[in-house]
Amino acid sequence: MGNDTRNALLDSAERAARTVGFDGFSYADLANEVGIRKASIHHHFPSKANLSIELMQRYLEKFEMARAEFRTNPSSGATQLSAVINSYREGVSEGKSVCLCVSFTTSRESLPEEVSVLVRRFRTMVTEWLTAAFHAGQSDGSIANVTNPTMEAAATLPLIEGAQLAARAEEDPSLFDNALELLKQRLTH
Amino acid sequence: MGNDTRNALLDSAERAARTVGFDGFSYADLANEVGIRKASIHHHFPSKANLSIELMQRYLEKFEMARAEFRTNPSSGATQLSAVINSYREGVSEGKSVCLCVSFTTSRESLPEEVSVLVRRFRTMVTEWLTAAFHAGQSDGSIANVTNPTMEAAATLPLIEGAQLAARAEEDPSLFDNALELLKQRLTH
DNA sequence: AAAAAACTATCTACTGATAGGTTTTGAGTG
DNA sequence: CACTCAAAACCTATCAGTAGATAGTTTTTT
Repeated sequence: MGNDTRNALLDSAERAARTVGFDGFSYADLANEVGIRKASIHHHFPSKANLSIELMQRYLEKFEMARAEFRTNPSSGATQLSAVINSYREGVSEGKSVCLCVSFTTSRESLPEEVSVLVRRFRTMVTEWLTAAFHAGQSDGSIANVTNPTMEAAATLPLIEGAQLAARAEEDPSLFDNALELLKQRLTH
Repeated sequence: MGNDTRNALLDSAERAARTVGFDGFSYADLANEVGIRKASIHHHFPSKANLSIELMQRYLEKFEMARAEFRTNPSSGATQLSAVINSYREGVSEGKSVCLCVSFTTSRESLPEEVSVLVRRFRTMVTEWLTAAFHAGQSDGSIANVTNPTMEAAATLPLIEGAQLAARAEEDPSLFDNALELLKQRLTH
């Protein structure tokens, strides 16, 4: 299984990108953390641009799989909404980390166009999931006061991402929870 | 008035920080845009860390002045909330720019601690303003369905900042408006 | 033995920063 | 008003450090 090093590099790079930004770490840092020489990284990822693409691809696939699971096992709108919120909540480790999508949005200029495409696809996918969740929540009554699922979804993704940012700004995960308190109160499982 | 160059540098740096991030531009870029040599920048800002601090200080003061104006001229909760939203909306030029506060939050690791302190002060100030706005809106009836002004404020700043991020991700300012549509509908002037 | 993986050594480009010299400005003085 | 001179502003030249990347070699794996 020669993918060990490769995965270790991806893991390390993802963690770094989400805490210090994609421009905030170097191949030297990566090499130091994984335990190989920095020149060896190029064997797995010819360029850093290449690494950023594969990073975002993996991230997108992971989230798509999570959604697919909810598609096959139908659940209430509130449950689906909670699932999305929780997956973002997990990313907020000690208030240091943000979604890779957020990280790549801020440093967009120094990334290949392909990453921006993947980021947009990611956002579209999550927004669709949220729309479906609010729609379901409206029908099954598990989310209170839903009148326009599309508008709710358009507000919810920014809210969640902004909440991660807030937690990072103050280095305090509770700010994430505070930001989502109002939304969570509408959930009746 | 020898402050011309200095202000030009601050303006250029702020624009750059908000579009490509603080690590995304160099003294060379700045020099090129302002029309002096990069070594000359050090005469105004000894180090880039220094520049980041002065940038955030100016930004904070600008916002504090905007708030002070609303303190002396009391207005409805909805008007105050709109003022905050609009000031963030202005920052979204062609979906390329985010609040300096957001930019400095993401690249926090490469900035002096003093900047983080100012960012926190900024966030506290805006949150207080929002809390006051929701409180007023609850009393004067200009904002519908307010039951907990503190919780509303804790959600609103992340929502606005996340909306900027969304607009930047898709390079489309209308995403900012979409994200805030639901909130705006609650305003009755 | 061929292919994959990691290595050493080195390169070019660019970063922020410094040293030290030149020009510009502007307030004070005769 | 003209002159002086110091401070402010800007310059050229250069530095040490680090970035990502490449070439070519050795080790490990299969």
